[in-house]
Amino acid sequence: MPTSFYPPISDYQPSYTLPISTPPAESLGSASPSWSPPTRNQNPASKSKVTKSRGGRSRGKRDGTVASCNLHLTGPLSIMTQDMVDPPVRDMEAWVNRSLEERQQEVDAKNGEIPRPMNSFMLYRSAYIARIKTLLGKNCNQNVSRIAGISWRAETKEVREKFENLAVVERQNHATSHPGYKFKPHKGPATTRRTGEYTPPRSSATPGASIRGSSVDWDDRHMREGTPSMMHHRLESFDVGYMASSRGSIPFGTPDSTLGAGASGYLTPMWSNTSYPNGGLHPIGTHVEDLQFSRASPMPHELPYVSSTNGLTGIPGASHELLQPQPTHPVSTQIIGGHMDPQLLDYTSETNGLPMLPGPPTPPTNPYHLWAEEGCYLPTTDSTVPSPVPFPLPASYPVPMQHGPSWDAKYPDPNSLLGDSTSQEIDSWLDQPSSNY
DNA sequence: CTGAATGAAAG
DNA sequence: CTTTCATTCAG
Repeated sequence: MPTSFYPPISDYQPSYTLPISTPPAESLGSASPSWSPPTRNQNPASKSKVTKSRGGRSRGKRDGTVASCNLHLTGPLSIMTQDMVDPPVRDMEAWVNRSLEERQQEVDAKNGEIPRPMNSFMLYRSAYIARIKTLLGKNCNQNVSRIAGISWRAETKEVREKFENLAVVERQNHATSHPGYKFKPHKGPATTRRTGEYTPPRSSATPGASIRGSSVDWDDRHMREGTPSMMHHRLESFDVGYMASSRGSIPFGTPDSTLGAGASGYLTPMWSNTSYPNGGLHPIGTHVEDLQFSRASPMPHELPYVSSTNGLTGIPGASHELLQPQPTHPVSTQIIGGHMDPQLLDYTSETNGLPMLPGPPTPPTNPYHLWAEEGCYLPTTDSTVPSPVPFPLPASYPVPMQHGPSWDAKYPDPNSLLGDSTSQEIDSWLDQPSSNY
C-alpha cells in the first residue's frame, strides 16, 4: 500500500473534495518505485474462459517483460510524451466533431455499414497511436494496444475524463448522424468463438460471415438510419437519411436554440486542449479535419455540429437531466459561452490537457521516464510531479473538476492487486505472450 | 483474418 | 453474466 499512485480505495472520497495533494508524496520520493503499473484484472480467474485477454492473462499483470518491444512506461503517455512534438497527439476533438458528410462517407466506404462510435479508450488510443508507434519504433499494433491500455489506466483523471467526454460527444454526434442506428452484435452462438475451446475465433466459424464488411447484412447488424419516426424530435428537421446532401456543411447538431448555452454552436470543450500540443501551435492533426470543413462550405469557422456538453440538451434521446454532470464524472465542461475561457487556456498549455500551474512555470523536467530499446526517452531527473493543482474554475461551475491526484478511484490500488510479490520496481512492462518478433 | 487494448451495448 | 465490435495494421 505504500507507494501506490492510487490512494487506497478506502480513503477515496467520492465527493468533490479536492484532493490536494497530488500523487502521494512517495511517488516522488526517492526510495519508492516511481510508478506502479495499473492492472486491470484483479481477478484473473473470475472469467473462467473469457475469450481472450479480457480477464485472463491480458497484460502481464506483473512484470512482463516484453520481449520484442522493450518499452518501459513510467507514466501515462500524456505526461510521458508531453515534450514530444513530432507526432502530435491526434486532435480527437476534431474527430468527434467531424462533419456529417464525412461520417456519411465513412459509411459509404464501408458499404453502408454504420460503424460503432468509438469509446473513450478507442479515442485515446487513436489520439496517441502515432506517438506510441514512434516510441516503439515499429508498427506493431498489438503492442500499441498494450501500451495504450497500460497508459490509459495510468492516465490522470483529467485525461480520462477528457476522452470520456469526447466519447460522449462522439456518441451523440453519431446518433445524430445515424438516427435509427442500433448496435447489433453478431449473434454470438453461431460462431464458435473459442470459448475455452480451440476454435478459431471468429474467422472460420462463421460461414460466409466474415464479419466485417462482407456480405453480412449490414442492414441486419446495424439498423439503417431511416426510421425518421424515431426522431421526430428536433432533429427531424434534418434530413433523416443523409442530410449531408442538403445541408452540406451545416453543423447539423445545431438546430437552433436548443443548444442553450452553446448558442454559438461552437463550444470548445475544455477538455479539448489536447488538440494543440504545443500550446497554440496547431498540429497537423487539426488541419486535416479542417480541410473537410473547408470543402464543405460556408462554415464560418468550423462549427462542430455538436456544440458541447451543454448542447446535449438538444439531442433527441438525451434528456438533460441525465446528462447533468455527475459527481464522479464531471462532464460539464465548462465552457462558458462558446469559447474557452482564456484563463483556462493558460492552464492548458500542454499537450495532454493537464492543467498546468498558472503561475509557476511548468516543471521543466518530466517526472516520468520512458525508454525504449530503440531509443526513446531518457529518464529525466525526477523532480516534481506535475502536481495537479486545483484548477481555478469559475465559481459558477457546479461541478468542480477533481484535480489533484487524478488517480481514479475506479481503479483499485494496483499494489494491493499485485500483492507484494509484484511490488517491485518494475514499472511497467509489457508482457508479450504470443507474438515474438 | 488475428491479435492487443477498454468500454458500450447487446443477448 | 457473456460476447461482439469500435481502431489499427504487421504478420
